[in-house]
Amino acid sequence: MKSTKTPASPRPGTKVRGSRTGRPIMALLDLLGRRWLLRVLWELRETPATFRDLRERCDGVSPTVLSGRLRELRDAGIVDLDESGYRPTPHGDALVRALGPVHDWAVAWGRRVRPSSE
Amino acid sequence: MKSTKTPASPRPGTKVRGSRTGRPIMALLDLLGRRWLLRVLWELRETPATFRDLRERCDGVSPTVLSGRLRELRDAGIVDLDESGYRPTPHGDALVRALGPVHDWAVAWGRRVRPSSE
DNA sequence: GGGTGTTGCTACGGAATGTGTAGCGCTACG
DNA sequence: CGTAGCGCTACACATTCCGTAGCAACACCC
Repeated sequence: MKSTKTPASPRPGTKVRGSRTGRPIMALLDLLGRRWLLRVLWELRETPATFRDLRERCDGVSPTVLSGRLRELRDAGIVDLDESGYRPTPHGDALVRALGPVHDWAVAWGRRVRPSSE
Repeated sequence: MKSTKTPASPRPGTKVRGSRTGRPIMALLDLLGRRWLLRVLWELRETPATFRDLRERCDGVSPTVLSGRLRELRDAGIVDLDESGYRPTPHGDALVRALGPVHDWAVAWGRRVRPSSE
């Protein structure tokens, strides 16, 4: 019970960390709350990327974690791997678009805290 | 240097975990990627809650983590504590609303994976 | 047969973070 | 006084993450 640990990707209907209701939002909140996952998804929002490319985009995240997060994202049907590299699936693309308002909020947040940053 | 550790809440313009650009979206992605944080924010979306109440809503999250997350959320100006308990600030409320499309996506996700869940 | 370069991805040890139980100091009510 | 609520912390243990190194497979070129 060390290397081949089952990553236990949260999915709707399964018992996720911190919730046994199986409600989809809980599974998603658990999934998105894992370190680097939102960042990885964000970096894939426009162009596909290879594993190493993605690592650089994410400021050198360790391959251990990146590998785990990509597996979770693939298990959830959010990203996929083809010849062009990792890229969001159509469903994943919808999720990225759903994050648009969150990005807008972040920009407004930046303006409040430190005017004139992007 | 053990108990009074500075939690280092990510803020726009400051160097956050995994990014030195200081772009607001990076700070937010770091903040939201911390365990339980999204869940805590979600549980506060409608009604305020006391510390212990919030702990139960979050399936008994440990007070250590809840305390840390609430501090980060307060430092970020997202939640506040008054006589009625913890509640989102107006800015925090805007963030919660920005998460609306994400919730919708989660519901659709649940329908795909396991039809007839919420 | 080299070499040199990609690719995705794993092993390992140490550091950081999260978990769970107990309990503090405080305020109120009776 | 006792009891109950509050926010929150201490402490020891478990899990997760990080950073470096490196593997196996594939390609290209000589």
